[in-house]
Amino acid sequence: MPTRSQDRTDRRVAVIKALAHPSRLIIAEALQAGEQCVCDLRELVGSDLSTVSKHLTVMREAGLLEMEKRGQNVYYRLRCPCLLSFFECVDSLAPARRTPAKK
Amino acid sequence: MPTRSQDRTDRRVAVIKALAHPSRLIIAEALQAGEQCVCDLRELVGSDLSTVSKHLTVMREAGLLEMEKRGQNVYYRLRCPCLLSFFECVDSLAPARRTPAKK
DNA sequence: CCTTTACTTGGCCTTTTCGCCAAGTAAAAT
DNA sequence: ATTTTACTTGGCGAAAAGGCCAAGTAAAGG
Repeated sequence: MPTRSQDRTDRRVAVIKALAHPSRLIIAEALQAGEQCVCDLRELVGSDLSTVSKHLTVMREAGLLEMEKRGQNVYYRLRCPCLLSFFECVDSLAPARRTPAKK
Repeated sequence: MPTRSQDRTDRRVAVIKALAHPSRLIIAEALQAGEQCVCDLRELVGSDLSTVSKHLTVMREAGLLEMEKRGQNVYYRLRCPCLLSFFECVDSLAPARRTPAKK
């Protein structure tokens, strides 16, 4: 049986995994500016529509996104107001002075 | 040739991927309280020492961690002061009112 | 009703990631 | 100098993720 803290860890991992792919990260960044329909996101990431749809499902099931069908389009938007500050943090690590693996 | 924004995305993805695994997330959380040596982290996550070592390498190469050898131990610590607020954000998504996949 | 549009889902193959064991290394202890 | 301790690295099989095509669905248009 999973402990409570395992549950929490697993939920956190699901959210983080949902961002841990170039196409999905690009989608998340794009949606910070507001909702978009799948076909726009497809054009943005440049993959097959089915691939984009599956990425969106992963993100939605992790809790990152909401979807809404309006007219003939499906619109996705972020449920998370806090990505920006996280990305700034991530970027601050960028020029990582890597401790070398070997000497 | 990769564009500048692809570079940035790839670096962001590397950092996020380095957190996107239960053992690595547990390690990151533990290190928020301060540095730890590999053997302590091994006990914490409960995997083989070689497995933990490889996780730490992934995190270090992403820029998340610094290592330092002192005495007979190798100590790892976070290079990132900003994980906490992100985790709070992630947790706020937890009871994700999921838009159902099917009706 | 039939067609079109805008997706989603299934299937399948390819690539990547994970985790153990075994072997290698380097510093410390004896 | 040899042994022990605390790791790191190599290798490999198993599991998970990713991506395309093809097929399915549901609402909108004609």
